[in-house]
Amino acid sequence: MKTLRPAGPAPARRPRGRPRAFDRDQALARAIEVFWSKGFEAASVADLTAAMGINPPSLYAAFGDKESLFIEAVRRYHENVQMSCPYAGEPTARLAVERLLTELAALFTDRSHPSGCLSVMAMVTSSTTSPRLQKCIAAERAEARARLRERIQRGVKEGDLPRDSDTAALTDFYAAVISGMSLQAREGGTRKALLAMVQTAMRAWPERAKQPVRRKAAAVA
Amino acid sequence: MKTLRPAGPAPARRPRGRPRAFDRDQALARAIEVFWSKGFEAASVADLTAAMGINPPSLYAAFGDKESLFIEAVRRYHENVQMSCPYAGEPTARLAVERLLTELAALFTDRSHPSGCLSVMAMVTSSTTSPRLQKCIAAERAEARARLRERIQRGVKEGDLPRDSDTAALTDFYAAVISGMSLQAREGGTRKALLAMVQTAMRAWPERAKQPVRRKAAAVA
DNA sequence: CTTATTATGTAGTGATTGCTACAGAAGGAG
DNA sequence: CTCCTTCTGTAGCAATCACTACATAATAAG
Repeated sequence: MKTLRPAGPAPARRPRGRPRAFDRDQALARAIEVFWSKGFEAASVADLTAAMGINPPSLYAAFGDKESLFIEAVRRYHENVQMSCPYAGEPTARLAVERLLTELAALFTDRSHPSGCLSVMAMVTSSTTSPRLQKCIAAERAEARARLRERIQRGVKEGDLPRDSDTAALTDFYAAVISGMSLQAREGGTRKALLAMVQTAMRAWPERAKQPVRRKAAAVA
Repeated sequence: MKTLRPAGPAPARRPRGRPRAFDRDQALARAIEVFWSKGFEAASVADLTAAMGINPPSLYAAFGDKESLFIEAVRRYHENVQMSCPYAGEPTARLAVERLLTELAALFTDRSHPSGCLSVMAMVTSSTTSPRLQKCIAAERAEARARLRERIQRGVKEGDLPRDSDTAALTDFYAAVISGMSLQAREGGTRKALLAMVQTAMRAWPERAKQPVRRKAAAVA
């Protein structure tokens, strides 16, 4: 048998017209950097085309419009972060959260790209624009938050958190810490300072009773 | 003796020309609301003049330019928040921080004005603009943060925190929680959710040994 | 009154915004 | 080669941006 076509996503046949002269993924990566450092509104199409090395018509042909490009950028940013930090695999919920926060502290202060978190920038700078953009960003962030909450809930099931833990409140709290770290990084906070904040935040983790409750009473008696 | 001029701030003599037809403080209050909801860049001069009920020349005559107006708005916002929440007067550092966070949770979700924190909006939306604006906002926020840290340090001196507490890390942490609460509020978080976050955050407060250290050893022995 | 000074409303300024019309270039199909 | 399709660069669209020139109105001083 020869060259059986894989069942994969794309037949990937060459289209008919003139081929694109730039790498779409690479251009998107450049756009991510611009949005990451400036947010949505402050990043002009001129900024974007300059960074991407293309002209406006190429941008609009490949990505639709500025809003769609932004949404795609945020989406891929989330994917990238998720791929590079599979915190759910940690053995306990506490270790998972601590790892997530620790890796984000490193990401937010990595000098090879803009500081802080693109998702946070997106949330703030899209809160004044079209409802569509607002909803897309909110949905993207809600999904990331849901993943975090699921990991915490799994921790409750597996017994590394007290059974009556308020997982929603815990999720809200650590999500807020993440947002706070992002802003701190943008204000010039160092990686060391962010890592210290992670340790402080982990002190809020619910105490697992050292012994089961029923034996505690017996010990006192 | 008659009409001895007080040594106070302003002689307040009527100026020579045509009097201003609008209330400057009230106009500034309206500008604060616009910036609060849109940030710096997304708030256009047209938005501002419409909300303030004046025409552009009046705005520029009274406030200089958009940047100066923004700085004055953020400054007064900080003053207002500081006045309405004198948390430093609480008896312990822990109560002071808890009160600050609690009142901010209420402020950020108050429906009589835009949600979240103007200072946080200012920080994010000015990070892409002129260095002057950036520095002014950063200085304003640094001052607020310094006040928080001083209250915590006072707590260490007065013995309601362990003597070796890392006050800088604590300040960073609670400042980040505040920023995170602001973003959460803008994402639609309820007051209840924010108050729950405050309680969670307070669990990270350093444990004060119930008994002095020297007696603890004796008790164990 | 006249004069000086300041504020106001109208109506713009040039620059920048997101976006696109258009002509030509670069490929596949026949 | 000729068609057809798609992409690229130039050049420019209407709308909006922050900001202001200018004539007039309103006050105090003389």
